[in-house]
Amino acid sequence: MNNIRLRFPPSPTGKFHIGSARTALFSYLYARKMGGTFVLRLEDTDQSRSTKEFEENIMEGMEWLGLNWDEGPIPGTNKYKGDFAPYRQIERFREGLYQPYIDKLFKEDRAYYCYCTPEELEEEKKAQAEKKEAPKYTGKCRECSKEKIEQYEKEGRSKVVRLRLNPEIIKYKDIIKGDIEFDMALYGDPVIVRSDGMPLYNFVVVVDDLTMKITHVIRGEDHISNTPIQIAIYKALGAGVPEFGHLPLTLTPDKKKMSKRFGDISIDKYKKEGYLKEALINFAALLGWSSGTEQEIYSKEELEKVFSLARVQKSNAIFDVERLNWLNGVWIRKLSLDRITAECIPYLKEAKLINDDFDRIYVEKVISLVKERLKILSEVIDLTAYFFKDLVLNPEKLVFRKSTIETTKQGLEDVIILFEDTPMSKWPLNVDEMNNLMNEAKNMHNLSNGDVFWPVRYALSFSEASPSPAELLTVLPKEVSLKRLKAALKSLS
RNA sequence: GGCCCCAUCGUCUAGAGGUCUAGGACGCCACCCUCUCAAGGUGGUAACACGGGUUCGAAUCCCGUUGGGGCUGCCA
Repeated sequence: MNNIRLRFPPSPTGKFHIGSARTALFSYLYARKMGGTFVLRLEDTDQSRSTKEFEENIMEGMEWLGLNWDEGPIPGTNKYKGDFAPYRQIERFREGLYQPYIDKLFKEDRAYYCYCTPEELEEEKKAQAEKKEAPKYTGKCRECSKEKIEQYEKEGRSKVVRLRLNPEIIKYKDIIKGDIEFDMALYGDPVIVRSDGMPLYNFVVVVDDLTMKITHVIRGEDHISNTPIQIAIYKALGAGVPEFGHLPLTLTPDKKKMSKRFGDISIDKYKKEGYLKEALINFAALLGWSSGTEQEIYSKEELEKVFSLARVQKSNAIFDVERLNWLNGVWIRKLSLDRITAECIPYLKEAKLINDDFDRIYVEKVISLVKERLKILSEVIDLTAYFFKDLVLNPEKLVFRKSTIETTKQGLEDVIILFEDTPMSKWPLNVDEMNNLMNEAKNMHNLSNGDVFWPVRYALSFSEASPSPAELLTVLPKEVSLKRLKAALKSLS
């Protein structure tokens, strides 16, 4: 490993969703591509919104997707791996890791206490709005006299720490967006420590990235306007800045930032519905990145080799579930029968189609018939229920649209005769032999395909859309097939 | 409102001045295959936001307009 270091710093205030997964993925891929280190850091300074449940949800989601971090929390423990532990900001705060940096800012007069009350600030803002000015903190407490401070302290006023911003132009070269510059005169001095003593995001993120030796900050473009403040803090601390790269956002279909509606698109929800991690990774990678070739299907391993930030799109991308569905189907078809069977079993169990002592061989045969018809794993329930139990037979549907009741009955009768004549020892025949047998039945009374194949298929599957009758016959036990065919025949008289 | 980012088919995108009567993929439609569905095959639908420049030549460069998004918190 070289000294290239990237981090993914979620705040555990919501579930892991597609948007944050993509951000994590891009950092992860870049780290892997460059042979660097990928760090997971939990940004939990907002204790009122952070929860253990969300932490677990995020880490489980990342592990499931295979976004393995080299440094960070070890799930299910309070331990960490990596040389810069702890990797939870609340613990870093408790260990006093941020204080020296705050002290340094005070010492160099880059920080000061602000005693303004929320009401005062609100009033200030209102006045600015009336004058059509940009709302920002005016810097009232910047040059507070000793007497004033003493008075405030006597009053027992609470205070925050603000960073003294220089009225300068701050520019940086974004890896993805290019040159960006800000007029800091337009910003008010930001709060870096809350009145309860807890340092705030813009400050801790800088200290952590600095102390964790992060070299590349890859994050969503919703952080672009935070970047100049953070650069100001780096400079005030006398530190060099890392490279910044701001990813275009993943927008919901109504074009809103995803994190504002994460509940709809959380990773665990997609997992539960039956999306494969391969499909989710492939999908997320293609949201804002392309290889420049016409290849669309990528495994994570391939992406680790070909990913580059230079080919990341500048504009926002809208989440399109149709495309995800297609990719999921592609991956279901691409992956091994064994793997897909394993993925399907929980759904079959939940639907009570199988229990704990199910026949794995049989289930695998069943899955083999529906594998290429599956787009989402949960569909396996409806697609295969008739392999495990009888469903409702609708006699009208037994008759093909070009057939009659008479020819349909004849077809079923002839098929039953031929099946019964086939010795159990030869059953099941293979697909070709099954087809031959049904063709033979068809020829007995000069029937058409629809007189034989359709009713057999419907009788066996109780469905108008299913695998071919020959395939069904090779998988269903002979006695079940015969029973269903006879029941179908009977329903027509 | 202010600041910032962005702008190719409905969606994801290729395109880094001439190879663009703009390519691929998803979706949709049609046809083929066919007892059905799916898969597969073939074909089709559909875009350079607008206006000025620069240039012999612009989807590509510049400016403006419009549109979209983000930020504007003692959230991250």
